[in-house]
Amino acid sequence: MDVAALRASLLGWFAAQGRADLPWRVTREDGQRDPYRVWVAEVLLQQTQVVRGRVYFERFLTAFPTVQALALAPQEAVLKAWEGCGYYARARNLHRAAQVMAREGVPVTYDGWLALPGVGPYTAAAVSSLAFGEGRAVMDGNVRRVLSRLYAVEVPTDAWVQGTADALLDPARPGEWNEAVMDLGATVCVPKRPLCGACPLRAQCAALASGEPARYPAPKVRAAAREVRAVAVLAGTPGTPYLEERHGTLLGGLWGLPLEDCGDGTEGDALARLAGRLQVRPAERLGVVTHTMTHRHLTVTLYRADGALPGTPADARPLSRLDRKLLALAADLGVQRPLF
DNA sequence: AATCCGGGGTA
DNA sequence: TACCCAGGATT
Repeated sequence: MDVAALRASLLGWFAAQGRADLPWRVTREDGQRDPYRVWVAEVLLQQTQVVRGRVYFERFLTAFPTVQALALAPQEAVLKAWEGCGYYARARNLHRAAQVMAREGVPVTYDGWLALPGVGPYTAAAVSSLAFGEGRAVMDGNVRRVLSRLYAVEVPTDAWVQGTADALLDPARPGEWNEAVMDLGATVCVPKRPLCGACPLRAQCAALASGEPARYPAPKVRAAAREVRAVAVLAGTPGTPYLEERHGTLLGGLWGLPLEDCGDGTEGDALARLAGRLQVRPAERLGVVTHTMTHRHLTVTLYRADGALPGTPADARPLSRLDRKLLALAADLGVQRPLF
């Protein structure tokens, strides 16, 4: 494989067909990119598609324009800006890392970025190459797919992808090269029905030569989603319900209606446990909400409850989509106020 | 090396 | 429905 020709082909395509309008690609007056913007974008785009990340990027940068502003904000405000985007550990780690940077300064190397919470090999390579010109090759889903096809490797291991990406990286233009590979994967070398006729690497692609480029890479096997039944209670009104802060790894840091997993038991038992914990009296059954996450399928039955619990304006707290659905269900039913 | 962690887009 | 998305932390 002629690496020089490969680089010229892809970088030429990138200059003409790359996604130049993305808001995190703007440069400052000195021609460099703001590392803060690059970092926020890279974290936001972890397992999140560009079209959706864009909206959250604008929202987040408006709320926290600088690393100092982010470091000084309450965590709840950071999660509020992240509300609905998912994988909330990203927001919590972003906040922690900003506080480290406010204290110790912004890293300027791959190793320095890698030491921050929520920054792994991908993000450290992206920030150090895009904002600081360091010769680090990124490995993400796009890179994996493009290289798997280019060399017709059906089951590319992490080590193989990283080694191949390192070898192909243009040391003179590492940031451009990384973005070029990712743009190709996102717009041409897409998972299904790749647009091989528009690909600058078609003459050198082993997967295209095989006749079935979409066969590469082989799909990853994923665990089936678990079925989970739970009950939730609404004390107060849909606009000003009693809310709890969630702890733990699932939706941690967000707020929501009190929730109890049914486990292997009955819904009634779970409701009784929940009512006992909250010291409320269960009232009418309001309905059922289903919510699917990557790894579980939730079926939540919502009950109204009477009791002396303080209400919180729902819009003031960061809530998950699940809790938005539960509150929307109650609002649609016209639940106004407790009866007593 | 597996599993967990959200939510939505797309065929 | 199945598979994917500018991955990282934990076990």
